[in-house]
Amino acid sequence: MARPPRFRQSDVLTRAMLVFWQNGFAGTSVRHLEQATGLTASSLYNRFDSKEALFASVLDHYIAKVVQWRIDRYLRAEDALAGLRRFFDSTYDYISEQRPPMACLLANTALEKSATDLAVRAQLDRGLALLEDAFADCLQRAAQAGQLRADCDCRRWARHLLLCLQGVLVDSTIHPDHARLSELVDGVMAALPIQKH
Amino acid sequence: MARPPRFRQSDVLTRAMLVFWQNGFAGTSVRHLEQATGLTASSLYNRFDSKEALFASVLDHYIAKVVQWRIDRYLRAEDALAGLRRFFDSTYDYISEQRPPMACLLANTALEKSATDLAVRAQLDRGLALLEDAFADCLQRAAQAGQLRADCDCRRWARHLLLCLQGVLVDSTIHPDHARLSELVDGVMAALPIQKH
DNA sequence: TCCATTTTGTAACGATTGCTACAAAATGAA
DNA sequence: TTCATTTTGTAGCAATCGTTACAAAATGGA
Repeated sequence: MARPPRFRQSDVLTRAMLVFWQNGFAGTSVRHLEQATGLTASSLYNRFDSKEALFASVLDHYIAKVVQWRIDRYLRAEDALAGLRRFFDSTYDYISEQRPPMACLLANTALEKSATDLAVRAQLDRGLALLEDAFADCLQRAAQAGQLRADCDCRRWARHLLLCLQGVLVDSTIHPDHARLSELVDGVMAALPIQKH
Repeated sequence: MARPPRFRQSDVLTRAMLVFWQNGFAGTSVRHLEQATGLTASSLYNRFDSKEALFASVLDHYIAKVVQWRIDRYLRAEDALAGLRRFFDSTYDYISEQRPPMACLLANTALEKSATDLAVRAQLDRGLALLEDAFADCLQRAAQAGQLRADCDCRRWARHLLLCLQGVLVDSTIHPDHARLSELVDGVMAALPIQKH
């Protein structure tokens, strides 16, 4: 019926995602996206309407792939608290001394773009709600397993953890140091209403 | 001896600061800076060598004025914990529903630029160290006043508070809601090792 | 007054920005 | 084969980017 595209949409989004993730929206040029995706500008504009629209698709892609993958990988572990701890520790994989730190596309976008762009803010809200729910589930399971106090308000602590996560991302970008991160996460975990035995 | 400048350097830095604060480094053009400062590009380039150098001066200005002012205003109060609480609450003045949210120039810059630019990262480090020390002093006074447990590790809790502050800034940018912020700060304060009576 | 010095305004530089017009290429249906 | 349809590559659009050359303007010292 029509000429087939040379690339899968998912691959294009992944490659564009990495560029936006490292350089931000304003810091990323269409030329840069061409190089990263291997597509020409005309192909990009054929599939996505604008740089802005591509970014919106990239944000959805990030939530569906990166955020959801990290939730499934860490926050569904049998030992809920251990999984939570590993979730926080694993942020170092994204913010290491080697690569340019890629804290989190949601947090980056929040501080760069959400001020004016309400559609973007709604997307970020959705991504963070996913995380908040996963945290709440995780804490609920920890409470039922006797790791946390039974009267623990999981929803409020989930929001607190979300806050701490975003703080960890900013702090670790300035101090990409594994030992420092580990100590910070110690503090976050210690603040939880642990059940004393 | 020479023609006098029409503007005070401090005023120029303050006006440029507001622009960078709202739009980020990449999102701010020299034309935009001309309009905000009332200077022409030639005057700006006469005093500062480049957009990058101007931004570096703006970062120092932000630390000296905004950060230091907030420390002096809130973290030196007689009732240390109450001052700390008001410090966190006051972040809402910068992230309200009315204006475009201006979370914090340090946090914004961390996620936008510190990845590659090591000189900028050093400046941010200095700014955050100022805050961390102020938090530590504040907690120390709270401990001596019997508000916190005597064995409280003030330095580590100061780092934790710094983390929470950065988290509050990101979260409140996405959710510029006073009630939500207030609840989050409740959580942050409740996590501190309060002295039970 | 003339000079040395710095700031200012005008005008523009080459490069890059996001984006698009247009035709060739590649498919399945007829 | 012919056609309708979509993707691709080439080339380039107007606008804006950070930056600069240059001369006029404004001062204090000589």
